[in-house]
Amino acid sequence: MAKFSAIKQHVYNKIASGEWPENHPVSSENALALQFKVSRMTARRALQELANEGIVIRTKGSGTFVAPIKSQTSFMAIRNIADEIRARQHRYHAQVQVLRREHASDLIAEMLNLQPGDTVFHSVISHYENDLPVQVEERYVNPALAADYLKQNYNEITPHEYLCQAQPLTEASHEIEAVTPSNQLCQWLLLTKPEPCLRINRRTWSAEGVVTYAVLTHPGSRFSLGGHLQF
Amino acid sequence: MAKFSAIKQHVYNKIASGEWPENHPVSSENALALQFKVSRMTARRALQELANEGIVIRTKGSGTFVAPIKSQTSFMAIRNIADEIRARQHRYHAQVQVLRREHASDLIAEMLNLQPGDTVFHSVISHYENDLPVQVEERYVNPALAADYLKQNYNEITPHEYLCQAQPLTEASHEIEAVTPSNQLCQWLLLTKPEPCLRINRRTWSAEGVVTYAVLTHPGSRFSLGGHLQF
DNA sequence: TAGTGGTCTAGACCACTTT
DNA sequence: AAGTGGTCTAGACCACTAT
Repeated sequence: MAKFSAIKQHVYNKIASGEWPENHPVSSENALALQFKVSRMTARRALQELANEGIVIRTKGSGTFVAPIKSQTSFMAIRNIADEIRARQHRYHAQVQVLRREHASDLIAEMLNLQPGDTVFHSVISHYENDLPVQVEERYVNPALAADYLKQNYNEITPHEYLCQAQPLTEASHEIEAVTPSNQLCQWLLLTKPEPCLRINRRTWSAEGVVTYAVLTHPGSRFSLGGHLQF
Repeated sequence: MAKFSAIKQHVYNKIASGEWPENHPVSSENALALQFKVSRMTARRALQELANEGIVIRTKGSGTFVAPIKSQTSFMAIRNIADEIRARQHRYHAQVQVLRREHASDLIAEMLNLQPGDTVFHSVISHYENDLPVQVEERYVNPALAADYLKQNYNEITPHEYLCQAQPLTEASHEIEAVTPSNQLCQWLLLTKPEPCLRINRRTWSAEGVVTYAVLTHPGSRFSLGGHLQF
């Protein structure tokens, strides 16, 4: 692993574990350079990337600090809901609702570049923040590119994490919309009445083709997606 | 201006002018370093930031290339709804619902870094794609930073376009959520029944402070937000 | 083999904030 | 005055791509 990556991981762990709460000072560039025996430029790169991701905030002359939770919800949520929840210092757990082989519908076949009726892997997992589901992840996977997908224990690793290591992911496209959840989704989300939900439809590629199509549904009352742009 | 910024601007101008179309090779790090008489690390930083912004794509061993347009479109919709609609070759028009001076509520004052009761400019504009509204733009503006805001004709220029030229915008933060629209919003959106709506809350800064706070509401049935990520 | 981007070093000067 | 982040230099070695 690259040195700057190791430093990022170190800082990230401090935050995720709760040892460094919101607004807590992060070791300075010089301190990290000493500690990890690297040049200041390398330590700097680690902090700079964390700042770009919205994990920390840097102020000239003052220092680097753990970002307020509201600023941290950038694209991490799109990438890894479990880390996102843990970084907020909340309890995370998953509940596997569906995990099986299926035959591809027309829509799924098109999304995965397969033929209708071809075998696909299908999972549905509820992701809990404390004791409420904040996301239902419906996922379809191309079996050719992740043969062991059904054998994983998704209480310990998220599908996204597994797929990242099974197939180096190169790009993703996503579409964000507002929808009314189906009755089935209301059950999985523990919603007694339907409420507007934020939905992210995402297709993810590796060098060998479409790996997975995911439909992520979040209750509007429990979730928002933040971001930051510099012009 | 910092040297790496000047190089970014140079590359950006080549692309915006059309001189370097999609997939056209961008000068290499070494070439830019020579041309601008800077070290390779500085030229590298310029290209790296352009890559982070999705403007160019870099491939190890091969080179740097102008990104395909699809990768650049992600945040266009957030920036300028009129251009987005016209790019789809649909008819666009705006309807101004509200355009006046008001006293800031507690929330608006906080968002604009003003005191409650201070004067703010307030506009509400419906944006039509063909003959249906796809966005209601509720916007609050800091009068100190855009004194002529109320004098513009928003059938000919969007508030965002006007603000861009009145104050160079430097950054924006936004939050995306799913909501149930109020009765007033249903009227503005020509919705007979409430339906889930996608909402974008955005604060925009210039060098002099918060310029504007905007609440953009889109009917779920008529709008989705697309994006593209490269890992 | 030559060129490219990815990583890294060991310095330097500056503007800024805190004490 | 001391510490911080922001910028920059002039090298270096590596893995990868194209020829």
